[in-house]
Amino acid sequence: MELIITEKDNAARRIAEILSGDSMDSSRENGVNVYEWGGKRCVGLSGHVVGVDFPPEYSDWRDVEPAELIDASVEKTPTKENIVATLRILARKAERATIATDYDREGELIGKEAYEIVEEANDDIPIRRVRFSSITENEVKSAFDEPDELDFDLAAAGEARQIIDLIWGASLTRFLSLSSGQLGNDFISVGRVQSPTLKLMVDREREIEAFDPESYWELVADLSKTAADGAEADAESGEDPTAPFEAQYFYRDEDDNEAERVWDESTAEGVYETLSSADSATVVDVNGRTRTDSPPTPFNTTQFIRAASAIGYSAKRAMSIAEELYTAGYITYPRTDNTVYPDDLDPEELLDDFVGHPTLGESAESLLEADEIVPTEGDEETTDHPPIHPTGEIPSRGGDVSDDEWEVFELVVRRFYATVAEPAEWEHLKVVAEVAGEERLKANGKRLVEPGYHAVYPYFNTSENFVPAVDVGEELALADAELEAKETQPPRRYGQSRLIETMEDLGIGTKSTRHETIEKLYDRGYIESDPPRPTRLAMAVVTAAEDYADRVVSEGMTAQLEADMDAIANGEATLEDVTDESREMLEDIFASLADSREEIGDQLRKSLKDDKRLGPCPECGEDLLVRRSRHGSYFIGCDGYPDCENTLPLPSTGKPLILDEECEEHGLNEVKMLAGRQTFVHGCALCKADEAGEGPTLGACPDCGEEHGGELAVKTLQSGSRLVGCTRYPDCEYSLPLPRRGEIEVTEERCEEHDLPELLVHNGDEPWELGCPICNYREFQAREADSGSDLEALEGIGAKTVEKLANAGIEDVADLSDADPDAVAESVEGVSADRVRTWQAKA
DNA sequence: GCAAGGTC
Repeated sequence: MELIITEKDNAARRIAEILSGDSMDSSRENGVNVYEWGGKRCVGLSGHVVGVDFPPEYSDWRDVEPAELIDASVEKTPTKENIVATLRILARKAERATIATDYDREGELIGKEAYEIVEEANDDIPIRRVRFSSITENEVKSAFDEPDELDFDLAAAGEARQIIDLIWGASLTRFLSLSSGQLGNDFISVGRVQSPTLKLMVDREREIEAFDPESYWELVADLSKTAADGAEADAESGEDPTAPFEAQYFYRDEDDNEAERVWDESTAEGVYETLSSADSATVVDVNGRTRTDSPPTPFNTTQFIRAASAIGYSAKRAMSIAEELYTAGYITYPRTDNTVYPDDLDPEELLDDFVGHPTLGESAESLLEADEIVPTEGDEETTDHPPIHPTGEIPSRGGDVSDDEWEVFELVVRRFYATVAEPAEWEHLKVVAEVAGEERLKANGKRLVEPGYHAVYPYFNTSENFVPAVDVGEELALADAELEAKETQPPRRYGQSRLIETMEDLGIGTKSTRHETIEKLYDRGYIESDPPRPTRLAMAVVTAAEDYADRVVSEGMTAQLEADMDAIANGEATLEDVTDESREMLEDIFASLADSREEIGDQLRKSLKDDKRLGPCPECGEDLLVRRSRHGSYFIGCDGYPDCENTLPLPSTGKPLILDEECEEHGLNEVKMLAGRQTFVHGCALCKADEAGEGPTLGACPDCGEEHGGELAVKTLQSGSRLVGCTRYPDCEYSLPLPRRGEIEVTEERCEEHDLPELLVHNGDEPWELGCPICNYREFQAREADSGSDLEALEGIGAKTVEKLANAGIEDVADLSDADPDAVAESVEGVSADRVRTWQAKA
């Protein structure tokens, strides 16, 4: 039997299909798929199945000096036990093994891991290696016709990376964590990829903090052809040629370049004077040209993430959707650097698969009309996977895939369309006009004359800017001159996709890890919010690393490692040469760190506190800090604890983010609660706590007023949310909802039915009448009932009960009204017949 | 409980 080993299950299945002519059987052993046909078995790994680590005696952080890790041995242990076990069993039965992992460096290393497992289980069978750039019939068959040997040098290059990354990362991570006492979940990490990535953001933040804005002025005015010119509407564009268009003032700077920003206020006012007192301008220059707008290149991972982010998907979400689409067979492998389609991709054949589709078909049909189809190519051509493109399988929207998945799928399809489409063509028209013979205005018009690829790829901005055709010497009407005072802006923070592009440019991380690295930085408390902003801790970690271990925050470490790995792969150096040298460098770093442990620890601890600080405690003057209770909920506590026990509550939803804005009254930073789509600004915690409590009473409580004298009052909870509740809470839980925003005014008007005052809500310009809170709630319920099924709108039913009722076939208020209370009580746990009757009365 | 790299 011949055992064929691939890097992943998907590849195993496709290779088996190709080599068996679709006649293979598949079975599952130990949770691993094994494909079998004519004396061959093919099994897929799951990437690396063994990992590197130090021996167990190094695992206690407190017992081991971090520097001891530098010379500790590095061992390989299986991380995917079931796969390794399956591989061993199959190897024992095999007469030959063939390694068919991905055709790249990491694939060679994964292949070597499999090699060693096979050899250990059965040391007298030949083990061969096959390489192919894409899993297609031709490539795979010819690779198996001419098998090769495993490249141990290339695999060793990968092993050197593993060892260096582990030793540097683990020793420095432990050093920083121990020096600051951050052990357990909140350790402080450092690494060859994560730290330079963090430094990118920290450097940008430093620029922002050091930025000193400068004032400048810009001037604009509207120009238009005068009606007297008798110009008629352009039949083609439909534009009215006499419509005004915006023109911007400019001058020639000392280098004779066009400049729009005026740095001196009196000069700006002088120009404004000229522009606003003139009513015409003379055209002095007209410059028209056409520009070709080439279609984009095929998707690699980074460009895919960038495009997905432009339509609202985070890097993480985009990748996870792409992985789903890949596993389901709708798109090709989403982790690739390749931007050149392989020769065996036939664009026409792939387009044919979309012909007739209700939403994607028309574009494909229009593309197939072209005489010749030549796809665009990017700069990077690799051997492991093709650029991301559709496979030709089309899922059904809402059936096979969710709306989000469809949207991403359509993006991939349309990107493929764009790469085989025609270029677009723009017509640019630049008009320069002179005012009063001294000042100049310019207008840049652009019109898309040939939509080209934009017709099939509607994700790029194609907005046009209207400027009519004019002649030199023509007089234009001038109106609405404006002087705009502006300030130079600090550089912008990196967005996630920009960050991933920059990482790619610098060569740090890989297509598979860049988005994960960013997630890791969030998890470690180094960055917050989106676009990510580095915390004080991040600034301190980067500063400490710059001072003592500059290599680990510099992209140069990766560049050097790449060069060393190439040397190993070429046989110019050995794994030992490279790792020994790296160990020596790390020894030097630890020598210089030894005396500064305390100082570094103090600095890190201080920054950790800075990240939690809100401002002075009103009771003792120490710092109020965001803390976390043993149960995991957030609250605000005093740094003077236990001497000062002052605390303030925080809302229970979300993770608090301390904003730069300070409350004027209390000097505390405001707090935002990050909770995905439910993110909201909580504001000053002290203000919120002051507001909490009972507002004005409105009238008798309908539930307990007669019996116990309870009254309804406007209440603000400590979380900041408001409601109308009974003064006898918690004995009486009667409550009515109030809107989250706006101030509530209790008016003199009273509702006749419920004898409660009408309420006004002040939010924005016009206050709106909420009216009697009971009537308001009834109306809300009625609307919910009309709109179908919302049982939750009923008083006294929670989400869990709604779920249980739904399981019993009661999906909406109508079902509930028709139901037999005893039968419901019988079939739904925890619900009594009486409770059902109460609901029915309310419904 | 450390890294980064595969894969899911």
